[in-house]
Amino acid sequence: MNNTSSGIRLEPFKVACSSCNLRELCLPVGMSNDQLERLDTMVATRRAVPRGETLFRAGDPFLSLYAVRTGFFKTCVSSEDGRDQVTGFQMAGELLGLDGIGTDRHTCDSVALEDSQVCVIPFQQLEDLSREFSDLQRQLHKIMSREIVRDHGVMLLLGSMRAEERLAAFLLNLTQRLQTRGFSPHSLILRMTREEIGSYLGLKLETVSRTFSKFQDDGILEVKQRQIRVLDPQALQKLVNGSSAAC
Amino acid sequence: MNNTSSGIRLEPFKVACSSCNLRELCLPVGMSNDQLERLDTMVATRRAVPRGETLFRAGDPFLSLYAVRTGFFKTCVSSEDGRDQVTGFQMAGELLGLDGIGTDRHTCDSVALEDSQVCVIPFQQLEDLSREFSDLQRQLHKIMSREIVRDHGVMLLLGSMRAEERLAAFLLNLTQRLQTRGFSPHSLILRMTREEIGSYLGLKLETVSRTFSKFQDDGILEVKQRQIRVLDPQALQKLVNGSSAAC
DNA sequence: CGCCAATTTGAGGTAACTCAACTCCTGTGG
DNA sequence: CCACAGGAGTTGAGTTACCTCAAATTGGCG
Repeated sequence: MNNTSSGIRLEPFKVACSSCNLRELCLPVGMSNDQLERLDTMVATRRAVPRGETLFRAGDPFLSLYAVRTGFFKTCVSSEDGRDQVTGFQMAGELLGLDGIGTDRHTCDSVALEDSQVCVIPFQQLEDLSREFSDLQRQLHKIMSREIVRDHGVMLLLGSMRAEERLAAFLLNLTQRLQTRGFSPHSLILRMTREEIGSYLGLKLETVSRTFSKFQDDGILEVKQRQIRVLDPQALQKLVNGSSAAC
Repeated sequence: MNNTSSGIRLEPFKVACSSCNLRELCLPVGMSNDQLERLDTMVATRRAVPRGETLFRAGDPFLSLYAVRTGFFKTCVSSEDGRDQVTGFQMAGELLGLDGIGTDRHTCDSVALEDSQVCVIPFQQLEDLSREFSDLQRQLHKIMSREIVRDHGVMLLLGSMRAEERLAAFLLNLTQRLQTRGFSPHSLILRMTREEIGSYLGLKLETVSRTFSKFQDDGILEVKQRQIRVLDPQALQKLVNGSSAAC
């Protein structure tokens, strides 16, 4: 990332959905060349977000969605008394900011967990364009719907799973998404702390750490700090599906 | 399905968003008369769902959204091993079925908790119409975004609140929504069992029952089975905001 | 009127939490 | 190059909020 003193650099001229290697994961899924060209004029800017910085905060006016181009984000909501909850982790090709549409203000914080870049998608223009192109309209609806379905999955996890099951589900989800992006599903580097994992999974960081250790003792994982090697994916899968299914 | 003996009756001729008393809560928020007339042609049928019956099930093909006209629903997802999780309760004016857009199949079950009626909104037509009317498009997007934000709130609840806080948040949410619909916020009848409340809140039914009893002992509620009277709404509010804020 | 599901309540168990000490990395400056 | 600081992670010991199992009670509905 062309790092000057501030590390921030915009490259509005080089943004192009039509030539983006993420286009089959991102908003432009299934668009024709015509449509891609129109998308290119709309998605005109990119924004760099250094590790630890926020892309937006709860309360900020909502103007744009953001597509992760490189890097890794978390989103968190917080209650009045300062408790906060990580609601998701986002990687390349995933959209940020959907929470802001309903009230014209963002309702959560989005924080880069490593130096990252996002494509800025002005929402008004996206709505205008999606009234022209039903494919784009449909894709936007699908993305929002899938976010709802994902959230329901997290509710199931938080509402009814034990610590080991939660961590197993989390790891499987991560490896699957990495695999979709061409990475090995057997080896990954966690971009988040134990505390952030714990917040997402409704556990304390010590419990996350202990569970990692247990998985290592059981020969399911090899854990070296944030470097994880998955030795027995099926064991993880079995944990998620519930051991009752093994009978 | 003109069911005489069971008391079920469809009235396709009388369905009309333009004359519906829920139009300020439901999809047509802020539409002009012109637009309402077009909506009327799209939302052409109503469907009755007797208590205990499903409106749709996970796996069913997704064709329509549904607006609750009368009655009360729950939605639940289930994992392979049979665990299930109530993901929400829906009352008049709220939309059901958004989960189905992403995969063209529903991903949860929707069950009527009392005899109910819904308006059927064919989704293809809704998309077509919302390409014509940006107000309708915007409203649909707002509804989906708010569902995402609501889900994040539930995650916060499940991930970081104690039993009393969860139940307090649940009751406040219910009374607020009832108040929006013109009911007293101090008195309500629960349409769901303790077990369903527990599933939604990530608690066992016994814990829900005990927490109700505790609230009654503390003078916060009067509990007679499913008839609840809220004696001290501020006490509930204080629980939700965290007692730390009281310092 | 009696049945059955829903709810309440009690007693004991346990998964996860809290608190605390220690270790391991990473980065920084002498 | 090494010393050191500080954040992140691990591990142990004791506690607790919620769960599990069980029994008693209530209330709605045929």
